[in-house]
Parts: sequence; structure tokens; C-alpha cells
Amino acid sequence: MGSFDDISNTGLVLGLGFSTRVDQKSTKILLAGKGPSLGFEPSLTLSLSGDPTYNEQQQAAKKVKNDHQSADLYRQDSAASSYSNASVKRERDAGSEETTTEVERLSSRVSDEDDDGSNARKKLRLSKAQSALLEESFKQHSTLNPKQKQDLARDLNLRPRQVEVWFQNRRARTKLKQTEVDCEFLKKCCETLTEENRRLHKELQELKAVKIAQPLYMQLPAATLTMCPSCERIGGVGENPSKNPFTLAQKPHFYNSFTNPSAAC
DNA sequence: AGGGTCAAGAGGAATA
DNA sequence: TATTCCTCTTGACCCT
Repeated sequence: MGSFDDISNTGLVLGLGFSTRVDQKSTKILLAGKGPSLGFEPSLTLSLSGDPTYNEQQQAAKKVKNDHQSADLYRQDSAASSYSNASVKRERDAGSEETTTEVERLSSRVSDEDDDGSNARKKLRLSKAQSALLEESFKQHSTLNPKQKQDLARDLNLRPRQVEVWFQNRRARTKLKQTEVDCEFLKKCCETLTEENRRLHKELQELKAVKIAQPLYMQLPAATLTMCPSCERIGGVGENPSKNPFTLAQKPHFYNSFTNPSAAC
């Protein structure tokens, strides 16, 4: 960010002239949000397993698998956390994940209760390797199809539901971050426009003062009336000589020197 | 103790 | 109707 070119394809409607993005997925995100969004969230491309980066992912997955200690620990933790407060809906979700083995589900339910019999929800913390692989996957695609979810869950020793939740939260964090950036940008826009408004008001006041001081024939629209800085004659732009009460000799020549004084005459 | 972070729950909307 | 996603919220954990 930093220049208008950087945000030229935004959904901002503030009279700034930015165009609306047409990407269906992104539009959905923008409409769903309550706060302002410029719509230039990071673009994330979908890619399949054949991507060049896929091998890197697989190697990272192997690293995660080798991390037996943490993986097993997290499996226990996650099992406890996911099913401790299971609702009907979550039961349905768990049932829909065909690759989740019955053994796994049973073990999850067994670990549902702590040793002391309480039903407290345990906090799962992903290992660095797990987070790294998830981040790597997120860079490639911010959403997962069922197969990608299953593969990733298998590689990470997590349940598909946990992978799904991680991606949901990751998308939410991305959007929140982008919203904060958008907010800062809009503040700067607001400051700039306020300053511009102040300047134009001042200029208007000056023009009104000049208009009062000028003779009647000179009181033409300000945009077409000014004095040539080189010959000091007052002139106009684009008027038809045949319809104008002045002849070219007697009439001032007009131009607009406010924007380009050097182009006069 | 209190605030920040993050996994997970809950519920509604969209979609195939 | 099942599934997925989004949004808001909750609760555990960590840090100061």
C-alpha cells in the first residue's frame, strides 16, 4: 500500500473512484463483513497436489510425523478438547468425517473426561512444525477441499475438524489484520480529503473576493476567466467570436491559468 | 490480576 | 438437505 495504484481495484465506495472487485468469493467476504473493507486482501491461489511447492509440504509433513512426542501429545489434547463439550452438531460433523476411524473416535470419547472425572476443556497448542505446515498450506490455498483436509489432517496427526477450524480461524485473523490496515488507510484518506476541502474553501473565498473587485465584464465563470501572466490581458477559452459581444481586438483573451499558467497565450 | 492469543463451540447464511 | 464458511463467543493458556 502507500499509493493509489496499489489499491486501485478495491470495493471502497467513498467517492474515491475505486472500482469494485468482481471475484465472487472475495465479494462474499466483503459483504459478510460489518466493518469497512477495501477488498485488497491477500490474493490466494488454489493449487493442487501437483504444485511445485507440494514436495516441500510433504517434506514438512514428514518432519511433523517424526515429531512423535508432540504429535501424540496433541492428539491427546485435541481429543479431549474437541469432544468435551460436543453438541449435536459436532457429533454430526464428526460422523461425516469418514476417514476418522472408529478407534480414534472411541479413544476421543474415552479421553473426554479427565483423570479426575471433570469435563474441563483442554487447550490445544499446535507444535511449531504443525503450525508451519498449516501456514505453508494456507499460503497455497486459504480454503481446503475435503481431500486436502484429509491429507493435511493425516500428515499432521490431527483430526480433519481441527484442520478445518485452524483454517477458519486463520482466515478470520487475516481478515481482521486487513481490516486494521484498511482502517489506517481510510484515516489517511480522510485527513487528505479534509485538507483538500479546506484548501478549496480558501480558494473559493479568494475567488469571491476577486469577483467583487472586478468590473462587470470580467465577472465570467472563474474557471474561464483569468489574467494572462505574460501580457496581463484578461482572456477566455473556447467562446464563439461571432456570438461574443467583444471583438478579438477589444475583447480579453481567456484562458485558465489556475492549473497551467505557463500555457497562457 | 488482567490482557492477549488461539483452538474450539455455536448458530446462521450460502450453496450444490 | 448436507456441507462449508463466516462471525461471534468461550475458555484455556501464557505473559507481564
